[in-house]
Amino acid sequence: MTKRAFKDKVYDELSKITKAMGNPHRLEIIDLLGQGPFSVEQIANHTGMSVANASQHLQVLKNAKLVSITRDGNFILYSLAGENVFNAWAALRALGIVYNAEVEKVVSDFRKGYGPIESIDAEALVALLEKDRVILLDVRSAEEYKRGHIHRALSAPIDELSSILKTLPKNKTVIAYCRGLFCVFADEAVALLKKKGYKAQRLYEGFPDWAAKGYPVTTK
Amino acid sequence: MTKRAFKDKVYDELSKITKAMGNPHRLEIIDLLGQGPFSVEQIANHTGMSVANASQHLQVLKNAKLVSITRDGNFILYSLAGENVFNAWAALRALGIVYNAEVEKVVSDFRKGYGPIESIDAEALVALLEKDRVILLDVRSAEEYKRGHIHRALSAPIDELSSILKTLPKNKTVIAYCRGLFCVFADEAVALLKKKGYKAQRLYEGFPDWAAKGYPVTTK
DNA sequence: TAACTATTCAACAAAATTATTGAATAGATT
DNA sequence: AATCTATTCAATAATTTTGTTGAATAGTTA
Repeated sequence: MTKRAFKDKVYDELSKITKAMGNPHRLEIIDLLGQGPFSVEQIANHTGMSVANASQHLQVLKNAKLVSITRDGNFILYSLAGENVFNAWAALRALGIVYNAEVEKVVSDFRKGYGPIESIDAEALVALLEKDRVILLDVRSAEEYKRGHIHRALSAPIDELSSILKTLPKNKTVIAYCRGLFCVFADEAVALLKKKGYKAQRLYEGFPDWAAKGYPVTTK
Repeated sequence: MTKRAFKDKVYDELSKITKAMGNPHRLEIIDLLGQGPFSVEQIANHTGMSVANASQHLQVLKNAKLVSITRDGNFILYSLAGENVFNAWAALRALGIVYNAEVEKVVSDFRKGYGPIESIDAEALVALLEKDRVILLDVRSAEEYKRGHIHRALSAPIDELSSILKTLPKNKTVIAYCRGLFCVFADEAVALLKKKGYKAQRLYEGFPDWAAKGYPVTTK
């Protein structure tokens, strides 16, 4: 085997991974699977794709060893093949946000629709939680909360927020978090909370990022 | 703008980056540019592509903001757009090596051609250099050495190694390094050194990885 | 200003990727 | 064992990506 043939083979193998990531639907699937395992139909619903199409994209991800499967009754559940996969996705996402102004612009333009939303990062939240100075709300669905959530967070699905809200004391700041950087449930929640007279902020990133950084997570 | 349209736009923008990385030639270019700036023709020669083809791939990388250009006389020099780019590439490469046995296999099969080569990592090399226990050889070309090399390394281009070798004392271990994980100059060097009776090892990764990790680098 | 030259572009054909449709399959229920 | 059902597959057409060829371009040098 010549050096050239060797290099061709190596870069070709590695490009199978980047190729598998080189499609918007598949990036969204990877982002979603950061939450935990999902069935094909759930993935299709979350991403607005047909089941057959989602299945085919999942095959591509599986062949690239980026996702793995387990079976639960009639359902096949897809998960990320390891935490490295989410980390690599997070690194690429960061790359996009730093070097490609377009990504930043799309996100900030869309978020402006909810008014000016303050956000804090994971480190700051840890400090506030330790001092017991804040109420932390998980505004994803009840099911997602059950899969895993930030330690000490209360479940407050965005649809039910307005009724839950009445039970919250107004003397503490409320922090809301959701699925990730590209999920706007937390923005919606903060906008509603502020309208009702609360001091509110969103966690900059979402649950999968929090978990990937090794901060405390629980299912109870 | 609906949530769906927002997500479509975000993932579409981000996929431009992963798409740009989703091609073996372009990965090889990114890997090469980890060494420093190169002209289109140099890139074409190093990768075995035609100049026009290399140019087109470079346009793709440039549009994705992964590389940037500077001009030097008649030549246009391409560089990585920032160190994040090399780090993202390194993360993907690591992902490939961990999850895709095929990559590991191709590399180790090819290297077996040079016999059993021991390698050490960057951290271990730092310790050995501090104790002045080793001779460190940069076996890339003289020109690459001049662009930048590991502090205290001697230039020993692989072609000239056998003559340089005569000047080296035999009481110290020799460590050789080259362009990266997929470069076999260091393996060749170690094989030759061992044949001549030296104790020799290769640095596991290459110069760009060393530099990306923030270890000391010099051009003098 | 004229000549030169590294790089890019345009046009083409071949190959690969994509979404949709509807049928096939594997595996769990009953 | 028969039925049911989530998932996968096969076939298709539309779109995108790729490498080659040769010409065009922009910017430097003389």
